[in-house]
Amino acid sequence: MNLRISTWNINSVRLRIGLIERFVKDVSPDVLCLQEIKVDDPLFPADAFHDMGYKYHAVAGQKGYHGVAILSRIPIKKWERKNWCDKEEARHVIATLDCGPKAGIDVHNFYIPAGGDIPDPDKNDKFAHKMQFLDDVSAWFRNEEDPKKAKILVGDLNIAPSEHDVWSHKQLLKVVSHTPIEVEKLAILQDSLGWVDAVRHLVPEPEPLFSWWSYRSKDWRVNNRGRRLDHVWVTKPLQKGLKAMQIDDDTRDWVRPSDHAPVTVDLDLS
DNA sequence: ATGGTGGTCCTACCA
Repeated sequence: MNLRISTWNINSVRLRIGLIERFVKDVSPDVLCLQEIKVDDPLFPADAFHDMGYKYHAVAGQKGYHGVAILSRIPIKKWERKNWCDKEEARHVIATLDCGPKAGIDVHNFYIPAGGDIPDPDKNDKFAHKMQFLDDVSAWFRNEEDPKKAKILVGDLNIAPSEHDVWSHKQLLKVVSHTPIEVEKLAILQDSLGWVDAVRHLVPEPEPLFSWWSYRSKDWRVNNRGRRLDHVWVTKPLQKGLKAMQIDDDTRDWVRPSDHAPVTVDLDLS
């Protein structure tokens, strides 16, 4: 059995439901993970997703800000929303898919805090929050979760780890999303369960890969000042099944686009 | 060095 999973920071699910329909028509993922849905649970457009074939969903919504959702054509056995850093922010939802091994596959969908502008936790509460979030999630995976189980972690992690994940390593070293301390914290998170970066496993460096281009940059395709902020990771039991990945950056040129492009990975579960 | 754009929801705040 093949599993196609996509992750997309959609920046308002209600405003861009038409773009999602177009993407689903083209790519047809079995599981679609969204971030920044910017809507509370009662107003989530579940019917539209049902019409696209996603009969199962796990939604952690919030009014106006954040919000993550997992839409699935594969039955969801159970799901859960998790809050971090003693905040009620909707940044993490977990769904267990009824496929693959007997216990199923856990999908973790994250929207990690962006972290504000100044990369100093003493001067910037938002950056301190980002650091704490990464520490707490890393400790939780390390202490509570089993690296031998089949798991997928996706989302807008708001960190571009390598020099080939940004348009200019040198010019972004002091820019939040690519600072050494963030890259180190992301490495610790990756180490917590021995996560494999599925996208880089399939398309190794030095190939540049970006999934986000600022709304503020004109001629984004010409200047190509992108960053790879959106990620798909898998635990070791799923590594051998990694088949293909794609970043659909054509979506960045659609009318009223998200500033992020969807990242899709194909996994062979047989 | 600065400001550039876009979302929510109506006034700033967030990215």
